[in-house]
Amino acid sequence: MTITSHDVARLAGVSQATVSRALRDDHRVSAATREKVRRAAQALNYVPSEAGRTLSTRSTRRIGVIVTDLTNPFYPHVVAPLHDELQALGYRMMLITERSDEAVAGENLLDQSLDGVVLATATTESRLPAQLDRRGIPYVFLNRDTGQPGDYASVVDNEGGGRLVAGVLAELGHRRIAGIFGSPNTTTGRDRELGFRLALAEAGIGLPDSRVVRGAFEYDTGYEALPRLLAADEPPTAVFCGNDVVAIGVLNAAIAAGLRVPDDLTVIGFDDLPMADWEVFRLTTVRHDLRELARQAARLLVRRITGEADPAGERLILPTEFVPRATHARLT
Amino acid sequence: MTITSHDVARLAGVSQATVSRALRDDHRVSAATREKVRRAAQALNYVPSEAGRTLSTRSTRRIGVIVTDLTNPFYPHVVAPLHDELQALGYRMMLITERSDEAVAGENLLDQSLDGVVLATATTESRLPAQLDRRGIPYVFLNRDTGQPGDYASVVDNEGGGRLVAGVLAELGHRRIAGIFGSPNTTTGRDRELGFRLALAEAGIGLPDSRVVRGAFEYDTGYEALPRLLAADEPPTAVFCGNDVVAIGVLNAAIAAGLRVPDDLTVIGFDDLPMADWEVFRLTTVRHDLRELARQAARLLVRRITGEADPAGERLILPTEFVPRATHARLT
DNA sequence: ACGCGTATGGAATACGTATGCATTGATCTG
DNA sequence: CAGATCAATGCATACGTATTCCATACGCGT
Repeated sequence: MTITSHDVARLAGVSQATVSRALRDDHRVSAATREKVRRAAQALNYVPSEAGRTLSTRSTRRIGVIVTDLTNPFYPHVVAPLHDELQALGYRMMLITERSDEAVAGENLLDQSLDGVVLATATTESRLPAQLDRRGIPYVFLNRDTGQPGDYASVVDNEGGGRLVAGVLAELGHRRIAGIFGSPNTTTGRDRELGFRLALAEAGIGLPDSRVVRGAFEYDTGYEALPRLLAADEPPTAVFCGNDVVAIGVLNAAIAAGLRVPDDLTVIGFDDLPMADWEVFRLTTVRHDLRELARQAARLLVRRITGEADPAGERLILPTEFVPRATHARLT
Repeated sequence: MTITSHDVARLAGVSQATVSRALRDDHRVSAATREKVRRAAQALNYVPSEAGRTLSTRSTRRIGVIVTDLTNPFYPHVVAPLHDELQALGYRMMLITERSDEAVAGENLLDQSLDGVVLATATTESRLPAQLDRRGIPYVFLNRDTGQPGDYASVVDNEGGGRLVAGVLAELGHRRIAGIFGSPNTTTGRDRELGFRLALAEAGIGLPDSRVVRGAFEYDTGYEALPRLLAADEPPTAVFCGNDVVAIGVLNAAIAAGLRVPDDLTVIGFDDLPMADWEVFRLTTVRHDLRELARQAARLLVRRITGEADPAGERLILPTEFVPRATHARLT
């Protein structure tokens, strides 16, 4: 039923080995036979079986990408460029969501069906990296990492981004400032908070626990946090959100609460998703190059697979930039 | 380096064949040896190589999913449930974007590395189905199909949805109505337009070409179409959009144009993405069960793979429902 | 004691490709 | 012209698993 290299060999009148070599442009096959084989393969519509190739070469040209939830608008913006860059590098993408049953996910990763893995969801206590190490499967962290030396990671200068925002808010005269940060077991959550706190402290501004919320980087986190922050004795005049998705939750909650942004409340995000620039939001945020973040991760992983990467680990850090739009205002 | 069933066999003191049988719960292996093998496998951290299994069984337990662009908010909402349902059915998901170089995409699909394919981007003139047929690779259409009998497809009652909207707009008193439809070479674009037109005609309302735009189901399509529609001699009082993503583009463009929705303009979408319910939009739209759409497709594909599906094709059609929110108003 | 059926496990092989090694001509060298 | 070198190709095998076929041992009935 399915056509194999043996069928092509028979038609071309050569051995199966020669077919394999001819189609792979091995220099040890003459131009004439190469052409003959090409034509035969074409005539039969031959496509090499990837299982056979994999078994023989012990390489799958397939890379796993782990995300939490694609419906979170953040992930598509990292998965899409990742897919394209991997494609360009000659690899295919296997999408795996973290919600999957852990055992299943483990098997999926460890059965030698992947040449490498991109971890876009690492928490500082994840056991996955250790499992991958034990199996000798190369991986890189994307966006989040463990913060340990020796990591291979493509990340953002989160601390710097947090500092940027604190500086702006201080300069605008805000003093009652709130933060809706990511989970403290993610470096994105932890470092953005860290930078923000340090810079606030330098400006002499406090950040009491009553004005701090931490949660997943999801819409609902922002949407549910705002009412709670507003209910405090001294409600904030500005909120820094762990990322744009959270900020968008806050903006919608602000409408529900009858607040005007930025007159009644300043809201600032992080990531600069395309959505942030929509007229309905015009979200002031912190930009970094998401596309480049993904491409760097892809290239780093491939370098690690081919053994070209620094054995001591490599951490690629992208800079951040403040993007003023329409959700921040000077305190009057 | 990597552990194979032979290593397990050696440790357990049995043959490789017995290992394979024991781990697959073959009845021809005694409970005692099964346990012995289990323990050995556990001790060695053995995970069966999927390439070996694939080569032997000629089944990959892997399914390809073709989409155009993940950053289009529509796709994540179909890919995510698809992923979960496939996982539950024992298959893994291979994500492929259509933008990929066509040759590469073809190879990826035809190299026997996939047990089946979900086509979420079919245009009526796509050559892919024919290629898959020739190779004997099962596939189903998701959301869009070719409209031919014999298809295996999970789709929405697009014509019915279009009718629904036309009826509502007529009842609200609108007469100068515009449509921003999807590409005419997609059944989603074509059928929604068809139902809309038919029901408008029945109500005695015309739809001149000057108030019709067609384009991809993307944000920019809506964003760029609105100014053009407004520039006409008799600008519309209502716009029906091919889907929610387009409608959201229109809503943002309306803000840019200084229009108030729904006072100056009624806007209606299609799909009822979670985003449609955000306070910033409160988009009136047509709902169907996206999650069920994806799950049906997954189950149908698996049935087709296992040979349980109707050989004459199966088309599963989900009903639509009008969802009134805040972007429509009676013409005064 | 013999034959037969059954339960269990091993040996051998297939799946499709890639590749080390052997083989065959042919050309080159002195 | 003998011997060496080289290009081109075939042969054989490895990769890891599943499975078909075969061998052995045991139990039971006669």
